[in-house]
Amino acid sequence: MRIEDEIKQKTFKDPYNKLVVNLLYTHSYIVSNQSALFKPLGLSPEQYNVLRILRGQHGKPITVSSIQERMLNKMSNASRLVEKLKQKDLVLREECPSDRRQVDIMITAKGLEVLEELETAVYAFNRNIVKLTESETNQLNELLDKLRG
Amino acid sequence: MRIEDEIKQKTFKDPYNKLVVNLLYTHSYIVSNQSALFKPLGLSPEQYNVLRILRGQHGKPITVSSIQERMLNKMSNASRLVEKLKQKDLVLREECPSDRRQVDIMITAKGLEVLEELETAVYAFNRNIVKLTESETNQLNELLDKLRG
DNA sequence: TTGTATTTAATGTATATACATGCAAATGTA
DNA sequence: TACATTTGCATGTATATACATTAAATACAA
Repeated sequence: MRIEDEIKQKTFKDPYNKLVVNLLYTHSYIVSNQSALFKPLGLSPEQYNVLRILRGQHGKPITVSSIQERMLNKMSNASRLVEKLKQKDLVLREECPSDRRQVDIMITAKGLEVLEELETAVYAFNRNIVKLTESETNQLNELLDKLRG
Repeated sequence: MRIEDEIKQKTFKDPYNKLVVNLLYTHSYIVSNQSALFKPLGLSPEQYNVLRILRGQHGKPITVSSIQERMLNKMSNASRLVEKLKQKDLVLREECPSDRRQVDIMITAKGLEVLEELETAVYAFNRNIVKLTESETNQLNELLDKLRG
């Protein structure tokens, strides 16, 4: 459905302005559907994302600031997200020996389990929420990459 | 820059999963840059959006629930947003005569002023944040519309 | 070395959001 | 009419987020 009809706005200043609105709206479409997915396991989407970052380390610890850099939402607070995950025993946190300012974070076995439990559902959700062919999806990925410059 | 490099993730399950991540990431790219724009005037992006919805009514009042329907972020609370705008004298709120459950909302002259003040900056921001040609931008708009089905 | 600046993470605080609940008005039904 | 249901909005509450500040460790320059 055209964004103009979705939000009942007849015209936009130009395609660029329309695009920003379209992106914000499409984001909302995705995240509002996502909530049903994450809620049962008591994780937020961004907590799930941090677990994925940690698993991608394959056992190698990573600092809080490196997690922050890789997070999808740059504004959210890696330190507090890690604290939430630690409370659920999904991550370990220990002082970095080479630099005592830093804190090494690692995913636990339980964290890996929760991640796997969620992952199949997330994959299926992502597949279904996007009503595009594979070729269109590839095209969209390329345009988004280019958009950010 | 490729999303893989931005978040240092080598591969994705499939293009659809990559796309959802790419959308979340691109959203964050936009909104984190947006904050500098809105902060000086003490409005949030969603408050700005509500003012635009109200102006689009051309004097015709609109109810809180109709505002909610048109908002970009379906999860946020129109009632509280309107209250914030009212505190700044940017909107009027009065009981709907035909149905006393409903509340008619209208933008004030001051609201229109603030909107115009912001708008030029928002247009320029949107134009600059999107590093695409006009033709690519149109293409991206179409793909996003199709994505949502 | 000493003092200053920078980096890293945690925390304080105000606001925003998600979600549930409450309440009043309207609607539907017997 | 009486009474249950639905609708529209406001609000309570817990959590999340944005942004600033703090505290500790390190780097760096005089």
